[in-house]
Amino acid sequence: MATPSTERKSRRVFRAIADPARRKILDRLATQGESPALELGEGFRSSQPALSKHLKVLRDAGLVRVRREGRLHLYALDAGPLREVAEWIDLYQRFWSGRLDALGQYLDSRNPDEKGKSPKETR
Amino acid sequence: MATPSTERKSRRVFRAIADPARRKILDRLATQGESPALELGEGFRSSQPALSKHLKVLRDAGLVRVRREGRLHLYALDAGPLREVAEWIDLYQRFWSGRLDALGQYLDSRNPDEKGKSPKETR
DNA sequence: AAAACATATCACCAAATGGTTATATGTCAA
DNA sequence: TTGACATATAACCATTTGGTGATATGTTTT
Repeated sequence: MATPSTERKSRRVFRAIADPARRKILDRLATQGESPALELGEGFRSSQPALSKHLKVLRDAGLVRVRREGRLHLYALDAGPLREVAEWIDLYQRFWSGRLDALGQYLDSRNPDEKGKSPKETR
Repeated sequence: MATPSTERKSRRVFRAIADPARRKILDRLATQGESPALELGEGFRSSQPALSKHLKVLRDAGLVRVRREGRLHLYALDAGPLREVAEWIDLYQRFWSGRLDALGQYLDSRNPDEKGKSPKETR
């Protein structure tokens, strides 16, 4: 169970990877390694400030780190925070190896009397 | 490499799981199985229409399916679409077992002449 | 020093997001 | 039927998001 502060950071990570442009940036960093900012924007049709903002989101989520070398800002992947996402997803792995597990569990965990009827008290 | 149509669906999935309330709904479905809509909203402080909207997002992402039984709409998890997310994340697993791989790859894949200098042509 | 380059940030805008209060629809209970 | 219940949808609103052009900052080149 993640601590509350981890919770907050975790949110930023989920938000960060929700955008395709940012996923593309991460993918690029993963395959080609440390790269200057401008190079990371080549994939998608967008202005330099837009790219810069995406990079900020990724920075705030802890998914990338920067190192300055002359006038270049070299970005590198920090996949660490993705681990939490991976762990969350892992909880669902069992569902796509046998989808009917969900039903089995349902029948197990729910009181049979309630099953087809109205919940005794919803509030 | 996902087909373009898969791509579009994939976006909806990433967006859907970006919201903590929706993740909570999925978690609830995973642990307690098929449940009526109202029950899924118990976790978070929010109105019924808000819940209904979240459920719609999840439906559109293909992450849940509904079955009507009397006046109840019974929601069940469909974790299938999460698989794509899991596969995407898997590409990053190697980075958190040995974080320096990224640097090694960088030195490999980039032209050494370019390394510390300005990229010959960014555009 | 001046010009070019790489990047971030500012000010602004349109669209999307998430929430709210009605309200509509369908089902069960009296 | 009439009323309560479960859910969705409509209409609306505030906030967030992602994009843009302008500009500031720092670095390298000339």
